[in-house]
Amino acid sequence: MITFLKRLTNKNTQINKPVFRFCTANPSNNDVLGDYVIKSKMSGHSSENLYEKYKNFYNVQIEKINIPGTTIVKNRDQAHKVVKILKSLPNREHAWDTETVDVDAKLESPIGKGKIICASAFCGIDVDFGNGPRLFIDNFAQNTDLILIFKEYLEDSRYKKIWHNYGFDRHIFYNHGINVQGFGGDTMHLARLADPSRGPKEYSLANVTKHYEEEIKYLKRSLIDDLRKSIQVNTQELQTVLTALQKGADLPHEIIQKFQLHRFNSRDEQIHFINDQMQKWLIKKQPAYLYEKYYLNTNLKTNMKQLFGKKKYLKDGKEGKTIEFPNTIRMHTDPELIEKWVHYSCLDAEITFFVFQVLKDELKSLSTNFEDMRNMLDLYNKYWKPFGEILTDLERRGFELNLEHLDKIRVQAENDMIKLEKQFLDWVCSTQQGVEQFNYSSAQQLQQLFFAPFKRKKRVTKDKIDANLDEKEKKDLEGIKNFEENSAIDDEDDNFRQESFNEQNEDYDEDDDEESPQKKKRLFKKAKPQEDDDDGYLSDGRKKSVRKEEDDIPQTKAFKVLNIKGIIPEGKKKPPKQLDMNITGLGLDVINLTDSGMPAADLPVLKILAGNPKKGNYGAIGEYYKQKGDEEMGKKASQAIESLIQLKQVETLLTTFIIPLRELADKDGRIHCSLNMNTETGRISARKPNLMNQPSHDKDVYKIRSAFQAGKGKKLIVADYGQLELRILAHMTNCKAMIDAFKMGGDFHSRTAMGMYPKLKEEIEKGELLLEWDKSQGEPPAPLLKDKYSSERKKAKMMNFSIAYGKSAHGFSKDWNCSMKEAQEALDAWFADRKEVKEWQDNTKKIALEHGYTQTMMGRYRNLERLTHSKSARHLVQHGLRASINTPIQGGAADLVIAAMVKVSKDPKLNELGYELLLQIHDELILEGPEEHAQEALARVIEIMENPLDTPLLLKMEVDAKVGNNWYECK
DNA sequence: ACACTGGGCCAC
DNA sequence: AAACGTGGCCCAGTGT
Repeated sequence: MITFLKRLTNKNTQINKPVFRFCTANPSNNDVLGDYVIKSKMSGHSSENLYEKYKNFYNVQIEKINIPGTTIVKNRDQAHKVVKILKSLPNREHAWDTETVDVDAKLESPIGKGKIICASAFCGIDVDFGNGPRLFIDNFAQNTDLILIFKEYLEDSRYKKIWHNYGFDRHIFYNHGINVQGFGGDTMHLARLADPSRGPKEYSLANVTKHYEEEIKYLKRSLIDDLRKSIQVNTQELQTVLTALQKGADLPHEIIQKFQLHRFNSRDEQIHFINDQMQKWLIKKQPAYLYEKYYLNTNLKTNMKQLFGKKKYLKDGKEGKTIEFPNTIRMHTDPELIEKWVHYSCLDAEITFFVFQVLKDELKSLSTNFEDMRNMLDLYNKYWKPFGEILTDLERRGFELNLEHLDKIRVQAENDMIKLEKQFLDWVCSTQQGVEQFNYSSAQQLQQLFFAPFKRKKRVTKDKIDANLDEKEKKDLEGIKNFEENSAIDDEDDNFRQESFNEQNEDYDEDDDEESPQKKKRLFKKAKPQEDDDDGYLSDGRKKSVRKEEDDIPQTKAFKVLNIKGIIPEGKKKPPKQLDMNITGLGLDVINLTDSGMPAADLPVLKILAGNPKKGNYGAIGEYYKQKGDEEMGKKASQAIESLIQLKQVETLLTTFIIPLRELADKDGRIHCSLNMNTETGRISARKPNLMNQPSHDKDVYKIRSAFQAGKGKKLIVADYGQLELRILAHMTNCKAMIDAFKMGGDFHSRTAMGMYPKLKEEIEKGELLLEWDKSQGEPPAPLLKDKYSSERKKAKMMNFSIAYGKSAHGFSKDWNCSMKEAQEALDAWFADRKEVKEWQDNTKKIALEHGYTQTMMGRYRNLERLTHSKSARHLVQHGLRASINTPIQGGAADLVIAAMVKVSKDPKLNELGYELLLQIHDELILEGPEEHAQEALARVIEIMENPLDTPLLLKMEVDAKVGNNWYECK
């Protein structure tokens, strides 16, 4: 428990903690900077409410600032004028963005926390808000809540607002009492739809902009040119303008517009002169002119780092690596920063506007013929756009938690840990001296204890390897590799590669047919500069490592531990904070290796070590001590490891589920996660906290799921699809055997087993074996398949689940501890009556290899070029091939559930009954609504989920749904 | 004190 | 080199 408590107080904070200054608080004073130096942690969990705190201050900088082409709303009058202009533009998209205070987006939800410090909007280069097309709205200090003047407009669905990461801004607006309506699109989602495979960090506004830089530049230029072309200027008008100018009169808008866009090429000196004069005069009048003059060629990237980042200085005066940012209040009030700040803020909205237009074109070029859709833009409008808004609804709604229950199980779990830790540590201490502070949470210490001494393979980061490659090597890697040499191991893969090689060299540039695969291939803009073999990223966005040289680990190794007893070593006066703890390894046979070549000490390994002490099986550790002639110690060790296994499980439940749930719940006890469309297959993911990986029924020993409850007087409906992905597979492959099996109903896995083993089929045909039996009809007249051949059924079930993931004979042989031949036979048996699946898989892989993409059921594309490109390393190609057959299934299921959610959320009957969606977990929907309408709503939910699409699939979608008071009950 | 990496584990 | 796909997150250890 000591180590556990120590860890709780030693959490990584990940918070930037800048010191900031605020300008004068008194409008009558001079704008002296630094009158107030406020030290603030700006932590997300800070109780300080800076927005409220400064509402009586006066930000002189906002009053002073004046930027050509940028309309800065500094007071109520200007706000009303701008609203009027916004409302005069109902037929175009309005791009919006906000900057915020009092919320740390990395750590916490913007729901109920965080305020707008300023907002910006952009509706096109031809819109003049008073001082140009860029719009910046102050909402801080003297202008606190100025944004409320825009409330009516923002809540009016006639005006379509577009965003980059809508959810965040929508929640922040809601914190001001503004419920934004008229969702016009989210460029983050558009970019994902266009190409979901660019890497986890490539969908920030800055990176999306960079990706489409050329297109955006072209678009901006052509917008200006179009305006110019539409305007003809004659000499008479020119004279009128000149005269008017000399008199200093205001000219009609139309006339001004003509002149500000016209280029007086080489008419004569006078015209040039007039034009110059006029431009000087017009500079404050014309949005597009201003836009062209000041912003057309500005840097497109909206990178915070470039604008505001400063390298932190170390104590010795050298530049450090970490980059610091001033906080938003500082940037909003500092005379040296505010211009850049306004520019940055406006650029976000502006670039969102342009990126949106470019992405619309991009999506139009990606075709599909699913349902009535023609391309990805249709798909976006029909499904992804409404779904994007639904996700923000779910985030806002949250899920009610039973906090008392969480507190109760937290105490239970902590007490269990104390007991289990003692049981384990007692044994560890009996193996050697001085290991009282052994940390069971440390994989390294466990490795050391059980397996040292051993040889490990040292990992080196990819960066370092790249740096070590000399130029020649790099060139070699970039060059075209020999096909034979680089081809895959499997014969089938060899065939694919050979074919793709041939086709790529034939007629590549000829085909202009829209539907031709060659055309499609070119639809993906090349992502990052192609690396030689790897994208270099882990699934969570972190840099990958690569194996390299070997390295020995000694039998005894030191680990640092806290000096809790305050021991003073010889020759020292003060107790050091840390001491060395030596762990001497037992030298057990290594059971499994980690990715980096270290001996693994994970659950399967520990289970092998422990055996099953309750049944008298003392596992590998028992065997180890037996050979040393100490059977008693073997028993103790086995029991200790058994405790360790439980201990680790309890620890996981406590630290990843119970404690974070409690801490992230809002003041009303509801938990709001963030739901993201950020996967390569089109599934969603959840964060802060991840509500999609809560322990399932059998692992949920503390009943964590029962803490997710319906509100007072309400019920939950939990509805999930049965074998959704297998049904999608059956549909997409048009596999007769699978479709029939699903049509017959009953236990699908038993049916699979029957198809795999002729012997079982025979018995069933003879009536000696039953596929299933309704127990209410009494005892079955013959044995059931799932009882008599449970191991066959188990195998069939495992294969059903893993084959869609692309699992190979090698994987099965490892899992089942059997020979490759046996595993291959099982695989062949599975495919025996499912030839269509095999054909489809082969064909899909072929397309992936040839053209570098795969498509989901709805026609969504996943770009696999990085993996299947001929330059890619073999293991990456194989990964790409598995992904190519998995994505249509997983992504197709995601498509279908999205369709179901869109239907559910706008269903008039469910709305009337008061039932609302709370959460989606891939194939499961959770709704909440009034108790009295539960059954009616249940039936309706099932009805919708079974028929989510306009055109039905080849087989029925089966839905299992339950009503209950909490998530645990609804199993 | 913070950022990053490796190991491990939860879900579908 | 890897052998089952898609995610998020917690902890320890180490480098800066």
